[in-house]
This record gives sequence, structure tokens and C-alpha cells, in this order.
Amino acid sequence: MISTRGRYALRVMIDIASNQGDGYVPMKDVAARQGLSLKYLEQIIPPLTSHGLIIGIQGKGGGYRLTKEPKQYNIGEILRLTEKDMAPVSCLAEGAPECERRKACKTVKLWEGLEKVTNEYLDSRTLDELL
Amino acid sequence: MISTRGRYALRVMIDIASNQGDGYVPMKDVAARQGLSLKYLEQIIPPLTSHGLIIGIQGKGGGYRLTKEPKQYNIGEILRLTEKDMAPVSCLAEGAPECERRKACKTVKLWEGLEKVTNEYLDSRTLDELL
DNA sequence: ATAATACCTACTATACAAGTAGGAAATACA
DNA sequence: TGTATTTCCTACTTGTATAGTAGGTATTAT
Repeated sequence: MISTRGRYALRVMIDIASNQGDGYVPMKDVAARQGLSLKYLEQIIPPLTSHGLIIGIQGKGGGYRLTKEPKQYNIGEILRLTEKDMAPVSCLAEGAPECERRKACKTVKLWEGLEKVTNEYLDSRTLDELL
Repeated sequence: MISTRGRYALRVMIDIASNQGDGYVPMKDVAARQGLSLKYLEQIIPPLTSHGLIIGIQGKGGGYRLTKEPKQYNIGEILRLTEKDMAPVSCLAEGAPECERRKACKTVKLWEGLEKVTNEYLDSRTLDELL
């Protein structure tokens, strides 16, 4: 299940896209418009800047703006960066302890297939479709 | 994310299918073979019997067996019965409080689409594929 | 200087997942 | 009739993750 981290990140991206004009959008304004906690958003956003999806400028007059056109963002990348884990089952999660039943496991291919179809769906959707 | 409830239910179904022969399979044996807690499985299984996917016979010599051919079970039905919730986001969960932002929500269609592709995938897979 | 912003890290409350536990009811068989 | 074996039912426990709160520091425009 997608948590608030990914869902809020998406709403932030939509909000920035809708409000950036030719300047920078303060996260305080995003939080107010979206009815979300600024302090919580500040914890969620960093991966988006460090991976270059948005740029953040400090200081008065600063804020965030997109680095690409909305149609160039796919939803999957936004969620994978901000969600802790996107695996459909814990044994496929990053850093999960190797399952001792892995070799004999009759279900792992099913879960890999599920992961594939969800990623394909999310990667096929773009930010501009949500504006 | 699919929890142990759904994953274990699937393993139970596979185990019963593989071991029922022309008799009944005690859950104690399933638990032993699968390395799972009998008491926990006893909590997970009831929806499968009450919805007629398997039949349970009490008493000595009792146990469980399938009511259909393995190819007639799709994975989606097994998971939807045993998982608490299969919605990709909490606002689409059964019994979730109506979201006040629902009308203006720009993302709900995305999540509905995600739910659709996962259900279509899981409903297209059958139990006999896992044997 | 001051105000406004991003950036960083530690802490907290609550809910839920994953079990444990202790039986009662039903059935086969000696 | 009684005993073993099974499903069935419900309450309780424990650890962990989610969803925040909190308190700052660094940077920049005016």
C-alpha cells in the first residue's frame, strides 16, 4: 500500500507544477494549500532534490521548482524515490534478508510479476496527466 | 504490500492441492511442512471455508480439501479473502472515511487505475500455475 | 540586521501486523 | 463410552513502522 510519503510527494509535485510560474514555490505555501504539515513534507522531499527532480533554493525568495516539463516525469520515479519500499512483498524489498525458502518458493515469480505490472503502470503515467 | 496473511493463505492452498489426494489434509501437517504457526493459520483460513474455496471437516481424520480444480482458482480471490485490504491507498480501502478532498483530488484516478491493473494481473493467474 | 527559506536530525504516539494462548465443538475409532 | 484428533472461535501480547512533532542550522534577499 502506498503510504502518505508517496502520496504527499505527488501532491507536492502537482502543486509546484501548478504554481511555479517563472519563480520558486516555498514549501510553506504548498503545505498550506494542500493542508499538510510543513515539517513532515520537509522530511519527504529531500530525495526529489538530491536526484534532480526538483531544485531547491534557500533563503528569502527561495523555494522549489521543477527541472523538467511535467510530461517528462513519470509517477513511478516519484514514488520509488519517496516511498520507503515499493516491493509488493517484504521478501522482495531492498535489504531484505535472503529467504532460505527462496529456491523452493513457488510464489516468488508471482510476486515478481506483480511488481512488474505495477511498475509498468506507474512508469507509463506522467505528472502532466495529473494537472 | 501483501502481508503474511495472503502469502500464507496461498502457501496453504498450494500445500492442500499438493497433498489432498482423495482425503483431507490436516492444517497441523500443512503448518509443519510450511514451517508456519498452526494457531496463526487457523485465524487466516476461515474466510476460505466460509466462501466455499475449501471445505473443512472437524474431528479425527478431518482436515481440508479443495472444492474445485486448481486451475479454477484465481490468485486474486484467495488474496482478497484473506488480506485485510487490497487497496493500493488507504482512501480506497473498504470502510475508509470519505475523503473531503475527493472531488478535487487529482490523484484518485491514478490509484483506481493501479488497483485495476493489480487486480487484473492477480485474477489472471491461477493456483495450478503455482504447483 | 532581519526575515524567510531550505536543510538536518532526534524524538513520540498510535495503530497494525504477526503471532501466542486457551479453550469449545465436532467426529472417528477403540 | 471415552479418548484422540481435528476444526473453529475469541481474547490477548509484542514488536515495528507510519505519521507525524520538535528544535534547531545554513543560506540568501532586502
